[in-house]
Amino acid sequence: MPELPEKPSLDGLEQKWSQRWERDQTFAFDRNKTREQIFSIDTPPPTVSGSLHMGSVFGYAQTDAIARYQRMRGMELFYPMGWDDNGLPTERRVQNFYGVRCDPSIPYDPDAPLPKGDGKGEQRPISRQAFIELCHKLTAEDERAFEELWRTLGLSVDWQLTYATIDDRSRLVAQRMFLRNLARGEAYATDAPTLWDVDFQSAVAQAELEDREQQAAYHRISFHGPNGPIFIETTRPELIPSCVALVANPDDARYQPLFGTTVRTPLFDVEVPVHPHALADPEKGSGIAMICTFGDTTDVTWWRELDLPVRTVIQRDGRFQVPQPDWLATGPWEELAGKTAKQAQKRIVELLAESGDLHGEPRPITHPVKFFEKGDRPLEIVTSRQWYIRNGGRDPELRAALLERGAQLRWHPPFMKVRYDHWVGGLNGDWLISRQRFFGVPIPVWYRIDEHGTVLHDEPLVPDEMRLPIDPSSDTPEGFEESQRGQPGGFVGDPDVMDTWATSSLSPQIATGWIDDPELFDKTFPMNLRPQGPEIIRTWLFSSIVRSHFEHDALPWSDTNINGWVLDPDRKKMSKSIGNVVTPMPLLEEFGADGIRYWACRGAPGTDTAADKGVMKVGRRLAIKVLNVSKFVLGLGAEEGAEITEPIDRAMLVQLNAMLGEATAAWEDFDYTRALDRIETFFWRFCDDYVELVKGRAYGDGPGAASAKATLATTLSTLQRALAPFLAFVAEEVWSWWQDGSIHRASWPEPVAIEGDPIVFDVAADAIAQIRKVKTEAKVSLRTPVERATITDTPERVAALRQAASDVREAGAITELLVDEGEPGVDIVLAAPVS
RNA sequence: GGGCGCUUAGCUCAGCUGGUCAGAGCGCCUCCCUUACAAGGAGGAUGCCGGGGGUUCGAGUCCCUCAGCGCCCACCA
Repeated sequence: MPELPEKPSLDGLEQKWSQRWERDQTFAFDRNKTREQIFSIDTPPPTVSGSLHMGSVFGYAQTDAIARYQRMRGMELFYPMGWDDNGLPTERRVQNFYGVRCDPSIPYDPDAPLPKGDGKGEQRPISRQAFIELCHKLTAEDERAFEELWRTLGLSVDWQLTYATIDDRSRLVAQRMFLRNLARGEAYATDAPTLWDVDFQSAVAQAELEDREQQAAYHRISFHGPNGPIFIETTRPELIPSCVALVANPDDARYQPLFGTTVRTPLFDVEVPVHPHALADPEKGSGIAMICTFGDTTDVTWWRELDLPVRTVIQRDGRFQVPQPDWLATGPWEELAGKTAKQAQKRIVELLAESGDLHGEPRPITHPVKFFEKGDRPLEIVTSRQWYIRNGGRDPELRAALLERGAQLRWHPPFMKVRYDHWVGGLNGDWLISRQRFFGVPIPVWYRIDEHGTVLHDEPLVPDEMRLPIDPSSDTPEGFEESQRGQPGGFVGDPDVMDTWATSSLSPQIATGWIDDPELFDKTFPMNLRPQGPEIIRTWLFSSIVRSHFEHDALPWSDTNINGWVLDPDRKKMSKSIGNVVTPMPLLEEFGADGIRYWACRGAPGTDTAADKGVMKVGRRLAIKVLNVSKFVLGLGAEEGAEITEPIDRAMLVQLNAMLGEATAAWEDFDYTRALDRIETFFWRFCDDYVELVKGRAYGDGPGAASAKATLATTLSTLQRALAPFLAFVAEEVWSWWQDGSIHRASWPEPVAIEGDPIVFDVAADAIAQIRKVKTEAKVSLRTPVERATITDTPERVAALRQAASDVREAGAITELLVDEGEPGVDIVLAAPVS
């Protein structure tokens, strides 16, 4: 007889078992297993910037359920955890947390005291090195807090297998892969107009853009043609100094006479040509537009295709340059110099009104404007030298190959693939990976400086692969001395870092030891599963496929599971700005990890799910029921081994087999939601009906007792294991009462070898339900004896019920049970109430 | 402007290939201290399955269309 607790409880199970799992290394990866035995998961490295929210908990709990199922069905799990501590979110958090900002011109002083963490007031400038040290310090603290939360939630990752996207291995992999891409021509640098955030002062990539609806106004402005004014409508009159041409549709009869002629800009009187171009929309504004360098991405297209000059006036800080541009011989430049775009617009509109070139009142509109997704001001476009990786945006063959990769991937749910197809199909340029920031993986190249002091960007100096990772701002290229840095005839390091996606797109290679552990890599790559959120299909998922396609000519994983969005209880999207974000820790404390895991696993892949406490409560109750029924069944002396003789016991096991078949099939399709539904429903039927029906027989020492005990034991064992991927803690607890070893290393239940008529259980359950109903309606205790119960039903059901008559009689406290064929019905005569 | 998803009892959701598919849980109402569980248990009420058209002998289930919500995308004149 196993030792059972007097009063089982969920309290403390998280701590108890997470410590035990750590002590026993229950989830340690065994690298001696063969490739076929290993299931590898490309865990999303959460952004280490602040706190985890319910959306993270949601996705990670689902993945963990999948991991635990795979482990039980015999797979060895390669289940690492990464931290994405690289990049802008960390920089921003450090700035706010410590009240500092990075100023690379300040020399590093290793003895300088660390700033206090109040983050109030003016941001104090510190050196780049000191800034990076603070990034490491802060992320280390966050990572500890994150790990604590994940352990409480019960993620069965192998905590030996952690990585961070800024650590040595990640930098090594990112730089090595970059150099491979460079050598094969997949990475290149070029001077080009680039979307630019004036606050962060960094280029941003297409994948980091978002459109925001903004208030603006059409200003009707006259250009001066030889035969009178030409009216254009623009939302950005301040860019008139940048105007390089006008453009109209080639079919637009109104403007055809102007093509090939020139007009003069208002205020500055600069001569600009008028060109036809198909992209000009006759319906928009006045049908003729000014091309500026650069007001928007259409300007870039026109500029490139019409071969126009560059006349930039907005600097990288978003302000108009101070020196008067040489193409502006006349005009009120001093009125605009040094102003922000917004200030300049205000002034130039006044000037246009004074000169008579503004016609009518500005007409307010709202229109979409491109922003950096983490930025606060509209993006400008500046020309700068940047690094790119080819992604099919400018190459139809590569694009087709990457679309084919997407088709090879198994998507859960399948409809998410459409997002990938649309994104890849709609790319309009290569992937910009360089960032003018500090806390990231440096671009690992240098440039020669010729004897005149000119930097030779076209011939980057690359390090030997064996030297990686390097930092070109402190490491020296082969054949040079550090003293030659920045000198004529010397060298200079590339100042940029890679975008964080350029590193995290390599999470499969980082996690599996692509460079430093080839044996592990062979066994774990390509990986089995990439779980992630839908919003980063265009970034993380796509860029991972790009990198793997180039280097390995393969997908990085066979399957991807895209989780849904977590909505607040009112079905609104949770967001920090609305202030309706629910934090996980209080909920974990209120409902237990199993309650939260249950809630998460009720959310189907790709389906938005409300953070509903009601569902978490149901999960908690389920966990409590597992405790109680396990205690009771084991207390009855449940024991496997005896022959299953009773028809109702056989019926129970036949139904158990059927449920198990459905649940297992669902699991094999990553459909954890359906698996949970089937298992949970069956579990309650087992508790409410089967246990009630047979407990009397099991208590006794009659001939059927052993059969009941064996059936109870088999079913309990099966259900405990079937629930273990979801209710990881309580399943482990009840398993420990009567079994050796962790339930999470036990085998996924197999169907029992048994035959029988499943109806026997159904009719018996129906019969006691009827009897319970009569008693409840008579408002008497369920213990009230039944003097006589007459049950009539179809011949088939009557025959089945007769096989379970003794259990029904005992469970219903029935003195005389009559079963006959006839119209389905019951007639119950209750015993006189005991007064 | 385009795409994808969702819309089923007050709430959260199942309903997979059209024919016991009108369901579950929560909440609500009634009852029961039954020696596994009162942080229980038993029973009950509740829905023109978003609107409108089709297809079919038959439609939450397929087609068209409209509406609302969410997400993703879109060249900002």
